[in-house]
Amino acid sequence: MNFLQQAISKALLQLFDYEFTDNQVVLEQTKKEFEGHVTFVVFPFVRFTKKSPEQTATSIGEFLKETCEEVNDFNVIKGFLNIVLSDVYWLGVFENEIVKPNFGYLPANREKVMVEYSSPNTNKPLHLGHVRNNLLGYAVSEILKAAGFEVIKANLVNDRGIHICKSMLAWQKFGNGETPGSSGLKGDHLVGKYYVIFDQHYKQEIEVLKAAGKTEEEAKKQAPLILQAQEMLQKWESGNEQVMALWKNMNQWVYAGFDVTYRALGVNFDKTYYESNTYLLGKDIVAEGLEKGVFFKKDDGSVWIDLTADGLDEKLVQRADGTSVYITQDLGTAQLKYDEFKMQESIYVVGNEQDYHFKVLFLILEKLGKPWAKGMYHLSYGMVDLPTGKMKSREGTVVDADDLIQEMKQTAKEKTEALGKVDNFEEAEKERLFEMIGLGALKYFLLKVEPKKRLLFNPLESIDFQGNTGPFIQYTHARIKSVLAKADYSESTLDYDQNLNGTEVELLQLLSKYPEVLKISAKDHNPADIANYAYDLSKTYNKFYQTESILKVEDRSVKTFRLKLSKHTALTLKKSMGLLGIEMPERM
RNA sequence: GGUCGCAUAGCUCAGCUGGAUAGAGCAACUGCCUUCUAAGCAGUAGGUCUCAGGUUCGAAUCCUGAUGUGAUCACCA
Repeated sequence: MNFLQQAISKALLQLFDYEFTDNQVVLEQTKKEFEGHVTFVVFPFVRFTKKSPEQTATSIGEFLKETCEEVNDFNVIKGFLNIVLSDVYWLGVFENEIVKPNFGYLPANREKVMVEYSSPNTNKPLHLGHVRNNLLGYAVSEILKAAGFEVIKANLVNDRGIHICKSMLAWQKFGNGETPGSSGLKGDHLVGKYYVIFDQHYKQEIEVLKAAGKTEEEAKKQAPLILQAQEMLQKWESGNEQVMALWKNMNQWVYAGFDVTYRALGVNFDKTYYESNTYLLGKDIVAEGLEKGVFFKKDDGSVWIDLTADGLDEKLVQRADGTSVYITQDLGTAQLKYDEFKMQESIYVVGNEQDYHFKVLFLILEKLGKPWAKGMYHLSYGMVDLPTGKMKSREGTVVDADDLIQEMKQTAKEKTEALGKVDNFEEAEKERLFEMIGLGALKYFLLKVEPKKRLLFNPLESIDFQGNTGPFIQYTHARIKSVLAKADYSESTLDYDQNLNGTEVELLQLLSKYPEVLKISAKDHNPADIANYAYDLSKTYNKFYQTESILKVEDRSVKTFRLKLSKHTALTLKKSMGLLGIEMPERM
């Protein structure tokens, strides 16, 4: 559309003697109910043209029609100049842009970005909230890659701390040597089981102490189990061999379990950090901050930063005993990541409950004068809620990731079989298909919504497979593939001299918009843009499919064109959904 | 209470840096499979874009305030 912007600013200059830069000329897509493809709104310009909106629009329209061969016609409604582009123009866009192999990949921009996501705790299995996190992180990474960035996917595993010791202690006391091998339980679920067992026994102990006259608060602090867990944490920190061995062992179970879930979700990482290696980092930064006068020391020896001038609070960065807190560790890890990769941007995919934390973290880095601090970005996403409210592991109201994935596949199987779609499929292809559809439905469901919005998931209603859903888009793809297979179509050049009809142009225009959508999606870190685009494209294609014949068209050149149009619609659908980690079946 | 989000059809969501009569899906109702896959298409019905002010030729969109709702304000992570 660049040529149009240029032509319009030229028109404004020649007709009204007023100079605009090209990017002041904003074009938008003409609404469906009006004739035309592109609309130029002249209202903002009438105070310079000194003509009525209608006159201004009309004379620009005439100018364009005369000077641009791409412009076929125009019409004016109030201050709206609707421009009709020629079929030759649209076919040119098709042959010169859409059909090219690199269509949908923006040129490399030499910028490096790290996306940290997933970042699980090793004391319990992944749930639906983690699923949203993982899918977002993966999708954003893939989108950035397609948009020309070099991307490092990073995972920071929270593998140490009191919560890990709780699982360890409970297993030691009540586990009777249970292993994933002996019980058949998936490793992360097994460890999670003992985390729950810890909590149950701990609660009992609290009740006993309360009955003996302690207050709730005293009881929580004095219960034998919590004391033992704390003791275990100290042993861990001092490198006690037995504790270390237990810790390594149980973490291995968890990692094996996570791997299964990650593989099922189709996510992966280029770099994994472990907090057991990074939790001591940040002490240098504390020293640096003290030296620079950014931090200050209180009488008890604790170190703080005063952020009240920025509308925040005073924040502790190091305890009086010299140990780190969460944010100290994050400061150190941020430095470590930068030293290692020297990236321009560092994205943290973390829930919005930590908005304040990241605001503080980034502000501190800025105050410390880290030049890379401006590249820090918290991709904050809303919680996934159930109709009953928040998911709570202790109350057993979490939607487990592995269960959910299984259920999605099962639902896909039932729906597909009910439709009689797979009667002639091989067993293995069937299984693959159910997996694609089930996960496609789940992923699309979670990604089509803007990240910052909270999400409602009702376990009693299965995720839809019709309408604005993953399976709908997958179906459209399979449908196209079926037509192409029947036609035995392979890529061919066009010798097209017929008039394009409305739906065909609509499709071409939508296809041509894909790189722009990708760009915006990357800039906003918003996979929902891609999801909604893929839906739009599917919907438009289905309309085309329903109204126009493809295989039965007499005219050879028309048939070839429609096949080619179909093929590149399928390719664009596959590309865009691929960015969301959603696979597209050849048939379904 | 302070700070930060969110509020659009019965439900779930779109609505690009302000532009024409606010769009989809689900649910409801009507049509369309002897024709390329009906997980589809076409149509009907459903809205004071939470409310009140302001900026503007023009506001769902920007600003202020109110209401509702959620998160956060730990020497937890």
